[in-house]
Amino acid sequence: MNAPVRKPRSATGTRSDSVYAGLRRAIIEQALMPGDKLTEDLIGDRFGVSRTIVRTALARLHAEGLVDMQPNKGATIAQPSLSEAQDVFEARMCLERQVLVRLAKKVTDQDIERLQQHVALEAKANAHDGPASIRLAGEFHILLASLSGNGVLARYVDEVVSRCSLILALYGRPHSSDCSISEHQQIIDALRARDGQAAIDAMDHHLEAVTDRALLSSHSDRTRDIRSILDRYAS
Amino acid sequence: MNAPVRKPRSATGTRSDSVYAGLRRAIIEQALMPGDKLTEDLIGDRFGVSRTIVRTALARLHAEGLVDMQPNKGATIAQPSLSEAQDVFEARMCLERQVLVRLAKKVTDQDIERLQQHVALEAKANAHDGPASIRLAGEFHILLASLSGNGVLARYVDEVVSRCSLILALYGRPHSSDCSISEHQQIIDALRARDGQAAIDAMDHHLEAVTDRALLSSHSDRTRDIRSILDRYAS
DNA sequence: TTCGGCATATTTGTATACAATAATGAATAC
DNA sequence: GTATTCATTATTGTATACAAATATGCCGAA
Repeated sequence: MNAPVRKPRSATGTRSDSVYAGLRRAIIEQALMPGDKLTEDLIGDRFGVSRTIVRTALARLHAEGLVDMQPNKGATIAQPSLSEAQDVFEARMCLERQVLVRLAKKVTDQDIERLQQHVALEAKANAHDGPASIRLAGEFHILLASLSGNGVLARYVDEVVSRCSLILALYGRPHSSDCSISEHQQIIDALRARDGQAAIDAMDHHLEAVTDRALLSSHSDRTRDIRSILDRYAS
Repeated sequence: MNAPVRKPRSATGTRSDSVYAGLRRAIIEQALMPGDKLTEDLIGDRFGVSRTIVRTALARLHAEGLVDMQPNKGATIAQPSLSEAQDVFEARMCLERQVLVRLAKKVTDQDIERLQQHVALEAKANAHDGPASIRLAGEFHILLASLSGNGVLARYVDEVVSRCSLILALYGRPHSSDCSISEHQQIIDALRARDGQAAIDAMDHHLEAVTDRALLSSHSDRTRDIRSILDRYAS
């Protein structure tokens, strides 16, 4: 089975792209958790490609901060420290503000329609499909960034939002989305009114709330989890 | 010659890192110009590594926007369009402002000393070593970002600054640095006085000047160079 | 000549082979 | 029983082999 029908060579990196996309989605939906080992052979088997391809995908994920790599020891899902997490949130705030500065000037009715549709999707997935809910919440921000029309901003927002999923997995409540739908709605409403400042304020408020939910919720720094867990058993 | 002494396997990616760093420097110093072909075999020969390694390095440069890759046709030094160039500058402005917001709060005398030393280097290289001058001008901004203490910001600033070198190569005057030393000095002076707003203003002014020098100087959009050149000969 | 088509040579994409390193576990000494 | 050493296994890093695609150049036909 798994007939090895050689596809006629499509676009460069299409294979590694699909491995990349698959792993990325698994990370963002928190199917793969921080610290999980990513063995090249194993991934290659699952995706039906050689280690060469897997390696390319892993290198890319590493560059984006989603996986850690140690020399001769391979790749694991990244475990951002609390300090790195704060850095990510700070950069995210800075970038998303700029996105809204742009959008306030150039957003079209069609753009707003797309955003509104996306929030509808979020509402539908909410509470009944945890993983999809997490992913969609992030994708709202990615959609905003791509509508901004600045590809560089869009790429960076994409990256920091993805890393936020990881941070949430580490420090937040399990399987909770980091975004409330009503907060997304407020941003859309402000954009619809072409009130740039209100949109930025709404985003500020939203991201502060996200940061709080992610970093100040139930758990302390998970890098010490093992130690503190053992403490409980060592007495 | 070139005794193939297998080094005892140091850190992962050390080899591809050195290829990456070499190519990157060549691009930033404008030894390699936009559009130049990057043949894998050729690079591998020069650096004494296999195509596998070269490929990894090229993929990384591609992810950072320094090289373009076309399916089955390989890699070339990137030729950012005017629109991409504007996106890069906008993102850069946004990121470097945030760097200064942070630095205004936390910069130490030692940091300022390092910055001052760097500007001294720039002055020394200025006018007698074109390539180094270009590189050092960019590295001033990268140093600022790294002193900010936010690794995410630092990485993004690094990227956009590098891409600016490329943009300058395409659209600016040949081998001119995009940064004036006096403008760098003004930023340091403002930081030394712990005047955050003045530092940000100086940076705004500086980056606007850089943008002008890069995008509004002698040449128009080079992506149309061939067409317009031919126009002149086709009449 | 000049154009189109075919053969050859380059170059890329992917898989695999092999060496080096790290992880695992068993056997031995104490 | 515990710890230490060594052999075995698993996994990574790099080079190479081969297939697919593209580029190059030659030749003949108009």
